[in-house]
Amino acid sequence: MVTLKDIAKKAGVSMTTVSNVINGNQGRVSEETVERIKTIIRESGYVPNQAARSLAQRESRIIAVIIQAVGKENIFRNPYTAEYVGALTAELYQNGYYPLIRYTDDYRDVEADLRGWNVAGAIFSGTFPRHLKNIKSLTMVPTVFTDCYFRIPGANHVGVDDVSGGQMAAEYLAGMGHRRLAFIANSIDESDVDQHRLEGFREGLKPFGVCLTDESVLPTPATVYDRELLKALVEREDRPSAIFCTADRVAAQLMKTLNAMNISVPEDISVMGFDDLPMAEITTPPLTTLRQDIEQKAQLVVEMLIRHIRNKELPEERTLLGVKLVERQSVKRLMEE
Amino acid sequence: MVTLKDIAKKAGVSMTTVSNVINGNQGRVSEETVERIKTIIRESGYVPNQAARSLAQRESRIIAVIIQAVGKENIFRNPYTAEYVGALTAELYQNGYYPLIRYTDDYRDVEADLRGWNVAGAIFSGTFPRHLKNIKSLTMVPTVFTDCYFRIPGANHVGVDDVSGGQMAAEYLAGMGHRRLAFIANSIDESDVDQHRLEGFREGLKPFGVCLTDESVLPTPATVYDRELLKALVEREDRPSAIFCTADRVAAQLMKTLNAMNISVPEDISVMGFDDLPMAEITTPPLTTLRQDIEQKAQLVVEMLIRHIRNKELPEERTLLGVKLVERQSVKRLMEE
DNA sequence: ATTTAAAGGTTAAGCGCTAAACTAACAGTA
DNA sequence: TACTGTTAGTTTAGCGCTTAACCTTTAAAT
Repeated sequence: MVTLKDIAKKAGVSMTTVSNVINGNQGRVSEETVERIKTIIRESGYVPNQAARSLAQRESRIIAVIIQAVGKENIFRNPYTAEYVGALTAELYQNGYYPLIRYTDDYRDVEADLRGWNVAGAIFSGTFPRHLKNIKSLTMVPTVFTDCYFRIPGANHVGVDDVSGGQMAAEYLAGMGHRRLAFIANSIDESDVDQHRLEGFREGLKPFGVCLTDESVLPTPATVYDRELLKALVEREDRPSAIFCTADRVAAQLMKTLNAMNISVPEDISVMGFDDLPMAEITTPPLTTLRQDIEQKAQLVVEMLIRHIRNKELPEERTLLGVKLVERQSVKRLMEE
Repeated sequence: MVTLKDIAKKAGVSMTTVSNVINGNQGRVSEETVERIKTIIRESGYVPNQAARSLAQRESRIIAVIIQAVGKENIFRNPYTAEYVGALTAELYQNGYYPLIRYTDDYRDVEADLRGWNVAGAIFSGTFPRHLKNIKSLTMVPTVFTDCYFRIPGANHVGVDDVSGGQMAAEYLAGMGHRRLAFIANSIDESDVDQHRLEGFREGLKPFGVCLTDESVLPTPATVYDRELLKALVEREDRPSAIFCTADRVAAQLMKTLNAMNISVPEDISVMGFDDLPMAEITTPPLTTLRQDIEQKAQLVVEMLIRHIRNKELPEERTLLGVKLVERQSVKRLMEE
């Protein structure tokens, strides 16, 4: 195994000089020496030892990616999480960082990981507000929270504009003539993202004089998996003509169950989703949904994080990305009555 | 930041003793001392520094998870990869290891990562045989290859029984009366998994006196995305009555495109997939497919890897897992003519 | 009474790298 | 001439942990 020491010996210089070449410390080494050392490194197949580097610098090239787990479900069975983490991974590698992917339900061991690995920074995804107190101590390194709204002093934030997303859904559905609406959340008691989407949805309905009743706001997707529960929703007196789900996955499952109950989408009931994942195109009918640009979000998150790693004095930042309506065939235009 | 030295001082013992307690070196420390030190560790919130540990041991607690990338596509947009890596991640954490998730198209920088991080082992997924020569040097640590068939001396292997999977598909479709069949691969020129599925498919058709023509074996999913190409397949003289795809994702896309062309599944054409991912349930019609147990596979892979990390002298192992037919509604029974 | 072994430690070297502090040679300048 | 600054390095002291080798004390075996 070839080390920095070996390179230094072969080049007839000190280890510091080699280190400076590797880390691109300009002005400390002559052009000529740089070239000579680089050649030797290349020819000998030298690879710096990350552990030694982390130890000496008190900071590794690792970024913790911390994902809110929900129960025992495989984290990447949620296609949004999968796609987002895939994009983050690519973005991190492109910037010379390594992702440490960590999922957690209770944030108990997360601090130990962050400290143990001397991570350079952390990205949180979808963290539930109720864990806030366990998380505060986790922001000892530059941090970007995503897909959550609570504020931690010094922590940065990237999200999508969920309020206006909800509003767009409301305006679109109401604009198509729908007046009896329902809202199915992913996990509204836990996720403040869902709460913002609902807020926007209600806001958007107001100009149309439409109010959501309490029974029309379902806090979890349990209903879409259970025919009895779903029956209760769609066979009521004031049954909804359109249902807005805060995730494509929930919308897809809803359409599946409705279909199994011989309720046609969009003929009998219209359905809208959120995210515009690839699955939205293969459902029957293709799903009308609100698109968020996951690649763009990942890029923004990584850029922001690296900026804050390089300059620890930077004031905290908050950014919301827009969403776009993608019209497919799961919403029907109602005739004026 | 509290270090092992601090703990030693507080406990009035040497660093070695604390280290022995942490690493569970039995017989070197008295029960009493163990308890005392453990208490101090707990109360002080001490977390061992992984970099220092890796450096001293010349081996980290990191396992490289190396995924075959296909073009520039987000690796986790492939739901199989997502689910598999999610399961591996969970399994690794449960065993005290950390996954380093790496995707690559050309395996160029992979060796540098393995060496740089002193990984304890590596798991490869879906590696294309043409990269074999670049990969040989990567097996300097205990390694498990998954979803590929080529042999590298000393490397372990876990996969699903693709030949019998293909055979089961053939027997099922033929048993349902289908005689004109087509096969759509994920990437048959690259993946030896696809080749085995095709081999099994052909083998399974033999007893029925059915042969696949060259035009009925499509090497990539390009056809399922392109209406013109698909038209050429399904409007031929000997057009297939059933199509077997080597991935659910391809099958789902195929059904979508057929649907858009007003060709009904399974009335006009039957479709089968492979994997049984969650998406197989939400397609219309629900997809008949071959189930592989991804959680079980991940568990087996991690167990095998850890066994080989603990005992480097172990002879190489190879295991194939079975698949199971999951009958849904995408295959129609043909009347005998 | 002497030897041996086990139990329960300690000491010290070193893993591979970085970074602060230092040095030597030289050029420009007041 | 003496001073200052720049360039291109070197020296040295760690970072936090593990591990091989060594050292006592006590108890059992001869």
